[in-house]
Amino acid sequence: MSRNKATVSIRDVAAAAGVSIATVSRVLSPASAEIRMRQETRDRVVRAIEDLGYRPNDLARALLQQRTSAIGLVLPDISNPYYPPLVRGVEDVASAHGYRVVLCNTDREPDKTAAYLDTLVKTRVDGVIVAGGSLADLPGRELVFETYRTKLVMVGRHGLTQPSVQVDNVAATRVATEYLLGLGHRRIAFVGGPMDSSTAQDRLIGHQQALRKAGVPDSGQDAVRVGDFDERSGYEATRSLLDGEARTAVLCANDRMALGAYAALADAGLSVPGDVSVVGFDDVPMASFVRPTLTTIAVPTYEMGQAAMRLLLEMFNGASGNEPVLMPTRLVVRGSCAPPAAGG
Amino acid sequence: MSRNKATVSIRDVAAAAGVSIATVSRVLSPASAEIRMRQETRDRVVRAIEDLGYRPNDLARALLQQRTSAIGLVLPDISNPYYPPLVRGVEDVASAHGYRVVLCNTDREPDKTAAYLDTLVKTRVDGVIVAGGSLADLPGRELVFETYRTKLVMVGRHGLTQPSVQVDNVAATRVATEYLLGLGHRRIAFVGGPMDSSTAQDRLIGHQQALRKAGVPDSGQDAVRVGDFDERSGYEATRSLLDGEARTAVLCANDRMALGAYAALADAGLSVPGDVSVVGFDDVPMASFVRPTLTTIAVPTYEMGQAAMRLLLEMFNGASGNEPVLMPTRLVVRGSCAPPAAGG
DNA sequence: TTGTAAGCGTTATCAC
DNA sequence: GTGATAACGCTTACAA
Repeated sequence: MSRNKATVSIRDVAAAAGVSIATVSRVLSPASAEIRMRQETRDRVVRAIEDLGYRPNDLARALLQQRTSAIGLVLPDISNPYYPPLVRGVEDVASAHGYRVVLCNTDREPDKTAAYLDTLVKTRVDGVIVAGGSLADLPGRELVFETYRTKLVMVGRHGLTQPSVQVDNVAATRVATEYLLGLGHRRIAFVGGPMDSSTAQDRLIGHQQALRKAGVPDSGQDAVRVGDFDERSGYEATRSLLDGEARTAVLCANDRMALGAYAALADAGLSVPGDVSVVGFDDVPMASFVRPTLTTIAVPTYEMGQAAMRLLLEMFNGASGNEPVLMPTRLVVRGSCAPPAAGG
Repeated sequence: MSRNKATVSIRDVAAAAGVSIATVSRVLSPASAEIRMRQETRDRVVRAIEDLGYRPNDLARALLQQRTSAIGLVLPDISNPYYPPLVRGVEDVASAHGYRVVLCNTDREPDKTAAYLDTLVKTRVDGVIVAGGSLADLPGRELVFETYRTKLVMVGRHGLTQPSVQVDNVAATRVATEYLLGLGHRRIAFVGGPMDSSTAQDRLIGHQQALRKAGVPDSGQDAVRVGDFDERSGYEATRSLLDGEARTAVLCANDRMALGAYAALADAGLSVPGDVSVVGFDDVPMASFVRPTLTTIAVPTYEMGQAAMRLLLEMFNGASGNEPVLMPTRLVVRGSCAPPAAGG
């Protein structure tokens, strides 16, 4: 180990092995095996590397090669149970291909979002995946991304010119609503998400389309509540619905709110699905562990994360990414729905 | 913009503003305000920066300054609901201090762990926070960390020589068990975690200490089941308990398993807390939204994340980190416990 | 007040 | 088969 230097670098290895730094670099090169060099030299170098505990500096390598093998993953809040599987999907594919992921929680705040995006381009990540978030949280970043050749993939939105991985939310709630209609429900409430979320918008649209198509009068705003995707808001939305006209079913824009609805109904002395049927959205792990088990729309979150990262990898290889990747949803029928009680 | 260069660099800005790169660097310097320079020069530079959409390359800066402002966060699996708040705690403090966090999910696999740790030192992160994980997943990394001055903080373990943030798991389950004993329970089952987890070990120890202290015969291995911290294992452990001697209460080593226990008890036609009392551990958000609400031991996960990152920051400033940070737990009494039924 | 140049730790292009 | 050396994009003495 050298005396006055902070850490051990390729120079120290070269000195220890009695070779030049170029030779050390060759041993470390990915194409190392194909490079012809004397076996004894190679051994000396390997030996020195191990003795010194040398680890090549990826910063220097990145600076030279103009690629960092890092990507940014920007999302509203990892504490929302919807995101962890998505994050795993991204990370599993990323690490399998030698990329590391920098996590950025924005809380949907424009300031935080802007700050994170700035950090990401300054650290020259090769790409960024943006999941969730409202429609307008990328204030004029396109130019900078362009300048620094930072590839961008969006997850869970649509109508954008960006490469993206999407879910057909409209079709999903249409199917769920048709299922409830098929059971005989006519007075169906909807607990939606914040209206600045395109996901929330689409889920409401699908619901309303199904009602319209079936000729069931949309009972207007009284049947719709806006939550913010967490348990508490689902609880409160459901309580407030209980004060209005009687409903025999409630369709929630995500599972967390559906679980809140469970609690509100239990507290009101109503049984699920005896008095009220409940449908969720996402199929989080808890959905199969609550009682009654929750009928819900499964979103392949993990696979979406994988798809997003794969799309990014393709773009690194020159693909345009212009073709949006569309992921399927699936109605998972469990125990929280039944035909409406007679006279309901 | 230059012709043959990939992106815009400090040189392009200097050229556009008609100054040297040193001058541009000064404008960008953190101490920029204190640096005396002609206002007109400064304006020209700022102007050029904006025109070109220039973002300084943090790789180059890091290489020179020998610090990356990045840290690694290593944990078993972000999909485990225990971790997201911890991650937020880490990230919120990190980003407030200009650090970014690289997420590493190890699944407790030694290979993945080793690979991630290697990547982290190669990218020269300033520090690493390791949460969860079994006792032996840092095979001889100390040396390399030492070599590259990578600071290390452990979360949720003890008995280590490393700087750490800890919870007194032993005391926590002792308190919980004493609570059940106080309600009159004598036949208490324990659903624990994997025995290679020190956390799981400690939680069992606290439970047994309380039983011993109260002179309640430890009913032996028949009263103890080993799960792996997820809902399914809690479900199965509880089912298997139901086949043995009757129990009036079950203490679970985390909330997810407690929720699994809820499902198993419901499926067996047993009511909570009428027939069986249940206690969890962690106080995840769902704990207050299941019915009955779950009595549990609250772990300040978010605060632990904050504390871990703060400890790391102190170590960057020269602190030894030798004093372990101990975080308090708290029994949160909700609706899942009652005195044992007469004759239970 | 501003410019020149060395150097951070690599890889890649030439020589030898 | 191996060694100099010029980049990569920046910061920071030291000169001017």
